[in-house]
Amino acid sequence: MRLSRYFLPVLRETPKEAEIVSHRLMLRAGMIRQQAAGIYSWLPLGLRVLDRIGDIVREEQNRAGALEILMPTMQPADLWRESGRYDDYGKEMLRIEDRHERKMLFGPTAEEVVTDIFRSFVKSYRDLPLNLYNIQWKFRDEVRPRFGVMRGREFLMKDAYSFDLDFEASRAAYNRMFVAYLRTFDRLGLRAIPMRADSGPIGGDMSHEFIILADTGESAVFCDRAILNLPIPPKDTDFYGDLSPIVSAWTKPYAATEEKHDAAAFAALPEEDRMSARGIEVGHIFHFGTKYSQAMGASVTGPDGKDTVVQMGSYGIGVSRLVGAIIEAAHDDAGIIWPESVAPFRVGLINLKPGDPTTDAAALTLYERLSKAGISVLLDDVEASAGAKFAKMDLIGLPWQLIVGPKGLARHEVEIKHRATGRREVMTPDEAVTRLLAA
RNA sequence: CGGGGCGUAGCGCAGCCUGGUAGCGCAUCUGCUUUGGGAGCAGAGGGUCGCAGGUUCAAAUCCUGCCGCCCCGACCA
Repeated sequence: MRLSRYFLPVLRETPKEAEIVSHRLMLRAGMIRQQAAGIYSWLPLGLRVLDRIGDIVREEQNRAGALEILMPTMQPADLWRESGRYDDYGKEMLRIEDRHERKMLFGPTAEEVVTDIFRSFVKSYRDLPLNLYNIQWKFRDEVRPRFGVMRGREFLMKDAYSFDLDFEASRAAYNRMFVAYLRTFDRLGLRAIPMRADSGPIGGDMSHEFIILADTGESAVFCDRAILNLPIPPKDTDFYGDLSPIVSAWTKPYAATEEKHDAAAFAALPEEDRMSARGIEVGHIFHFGTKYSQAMGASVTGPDGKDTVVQMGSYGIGVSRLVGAIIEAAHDDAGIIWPESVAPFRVGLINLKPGDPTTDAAALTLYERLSKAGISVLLDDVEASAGAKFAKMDLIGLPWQLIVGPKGLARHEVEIKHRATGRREVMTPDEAVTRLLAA
């Protein structure tokens, strides 16, 4: 993409409404535009990141055996009356009436809809296990939206729902999502720590929040340093084998949010292993048994010929929240530092002197060579001072900067800068292409 | 939902107390000169001062009501 043909409205000054760093940087980097409290438009650069995160989430869900569907944002109130939540949910649910005066709502979650889909089509235990997910906009009319996309009212969420014949099978489904989440957050460049969460009336250890560490996180967290060094399950993990050893390894070390903190247990750890930090919740997995399947009549015929109400679980990832969370975890004074896996472009190619034929030709050649090799490149071909170009490129945080100017070219040299480390290296254009292809 | 703050050009702000022709910086546009870490000069455009009432000869400024946004707390993917 050429910057001259792109839409990247960067701000030099910080809008005053933005208090936390990710919100400031998203506004300054031209990623989002606020339309109302907790409601945002996503501009080209922001949308690219959102899509890349969604793609990684999708790949790992698929790998774990979940199947993608797409459920509506608008849902009929009748379904929610069946589950009893239409009255329970309160003012966080945005209620709407259509022209025929039918009660509708903007979905804050989709247990009712997915359960309706399930009961309409699945009648036999032979069709289990089943896990259906979608990545769809949700709306929760928060009392106090804040922190930009980290706590919006409208937000993009991946929500998966598992259906199983019995508790043991449901636990296996839970473990698949648990492992998928470890892999997903790792690929996003984040260290997410599963922390035991309130598991409601079912009991047991079947609810976890996935928390990433960031200085500006909303909640205080306490954990055993050992959890930071646990290995991430590999790509070729057998999701239909026994995953419980992995889950056990990850749930054994101490890890708790402030609400669940057990000061005595924490104090029992050796001092050097105790870690207290701030955290952001980016995922939550939950087994809730037959809460919805019972109320809404989702049952299958079991091997014994009897109707069995299915066991369910739900598994959420805050996709739009992750954009902010990743920035919270990866930035410096100059701007964002995108992990390679979600960067909107891999390389920012800076033409220091647009209009100079030699420099233009060199920049364009590099742009085409890299693009043909499958590397996404943002070519800054706009006339501006060198300092302004560097500042803008640092702000939007692309992993690599490739700097081409007349002075360097006279020596047949270009410069590569690694955004994360700040390391710069001078080399020939050919070497630069080789280096970026290998990086 | 309690407490606090803010709405003046795209962004950041001054002006308001003490009413009298709406300003500054950045950004934008034009021209020239510049060009390796947010360039310089000259010129130009851009405003229902959040909205609605009221007081007054006169309201960005004073009064009343409303709306929007932000922050702290309680609550939450």
